[in-house]
Amino acid sequence: MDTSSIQPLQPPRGMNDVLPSQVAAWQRLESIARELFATYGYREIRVPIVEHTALFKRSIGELTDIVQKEMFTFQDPGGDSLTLRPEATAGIVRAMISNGLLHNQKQRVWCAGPMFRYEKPQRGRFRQFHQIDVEAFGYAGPDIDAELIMLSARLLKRLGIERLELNLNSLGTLESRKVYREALVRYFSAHKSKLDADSLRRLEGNPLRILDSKNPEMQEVIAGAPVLTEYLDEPSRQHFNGLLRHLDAVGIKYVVNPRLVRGLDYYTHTVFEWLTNELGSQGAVCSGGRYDGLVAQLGGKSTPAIGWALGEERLIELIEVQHGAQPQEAPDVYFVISGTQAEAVGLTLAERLRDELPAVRIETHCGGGSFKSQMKRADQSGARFALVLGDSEAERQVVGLKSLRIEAPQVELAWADAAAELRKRLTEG
RNA sequence: GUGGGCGUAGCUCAGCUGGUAGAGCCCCGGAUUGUGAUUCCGGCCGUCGUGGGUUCGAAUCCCAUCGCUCACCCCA
Repeated sequence: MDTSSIQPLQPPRGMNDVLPSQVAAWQRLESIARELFATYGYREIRVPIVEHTALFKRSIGELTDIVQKEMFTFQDPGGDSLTLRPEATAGIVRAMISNGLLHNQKQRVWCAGPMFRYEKPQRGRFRQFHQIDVEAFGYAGPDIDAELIMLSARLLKRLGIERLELNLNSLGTLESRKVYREALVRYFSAHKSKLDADSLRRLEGNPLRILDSKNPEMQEVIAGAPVLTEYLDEPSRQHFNGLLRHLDAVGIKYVVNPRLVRGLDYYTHTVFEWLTNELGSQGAVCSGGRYDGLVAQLGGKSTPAIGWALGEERLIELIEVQHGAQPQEAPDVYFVISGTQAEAVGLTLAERLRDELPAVRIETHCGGGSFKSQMKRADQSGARFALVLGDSEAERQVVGLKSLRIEAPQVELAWADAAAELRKRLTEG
């Protein structure tokens, strides 16, 4: 049924507007990230928001929750099945292969933008959400694992985020993981009577996730299950220990969590998550891992790779929880224009000032109104100064300059002198 | 997909056992005949989420439905 006629106009469920009052926090996050990535030698890549459905099925895994029930999939007018990207890695890997960027080359890239998953929205979980994503291709050793984690740690620190816990684990090679998975299925199948409904379902698709269960009645069976660490081969162990040594050396604290498995099939070796307990139930703020098999699996030349993604909405909310809201950007000058003669020349004067002061933020009052209401607006804008143009000033070709943040007498300036005086006062701090 | 809580003005909310909708904030104007505090006065603002039922009468009771939200699940 069409409910649009009886419901107020709303965005699609789980998709949010970022309002002018919130945008400062987004810009701060994105600009800090962009500057930091450049200092580590990572370059931006931009890829489509839509890809062929098969790309996500083959990379994320047919049996994962994301592919089975969370994708926005549709047919284009030509009959192709396309999907709104539920995560960034698949598209970036595809772009690497499509453009031949991995041919005897290493790549360090980052990407930011919206992702889409058809989930039931709740705190920290939306149908359209935004990630900042970092990937490195062609590096096999644990040094790049360490670099990527150091990069994430520095970014989180620079954003002012506190009290995060870094969880780490190694899944080993695809082969060792496969052997372990079979052992788990054997174990849990032998204890089927003790499994709850969720775990029985996972037994078919993703038995590793049974280890994650929060059901208290499950803890006993889980405690007796085989441990992944015991199935790691020697090279996997060495890789993981190498990573830990690098992290120890720079003093990054971590917790090795053998239960950390991640929900995407392509991960191998290192996986990690930065966790908070200050956002309700969606505690993962940044997470990622190595995916050495994915490039080859998608048809590229076999290339080791690793990456992580952080959730912008979650990070912004966490910053707000810990430090309060980001103040909005204020103009430098609020230009009060009152009276018919003033209105006739006000915009022209403002344009002249902008010619001479290209970096100064001048907000002109449009739409008339009393001096009182315009001054009130000037105050609320957060501007340091008000320029005051009434009919009497317009007649004499002068403009009033009033300091709004400190006690100081209002002065009158000839139009020709206004820009120079403003420049002087604004640089005085 | 499952469960809990909640839908009244742009925002935050009041409205008891049914009697026909209110406050504060915001915004505009005035007191202050051209200047951002406070105070005071006035003004603006409502399909009481939607549909149906009970009733002389429903924001209030009943049913359905939609939406929001939190948790499970999943994950950034």
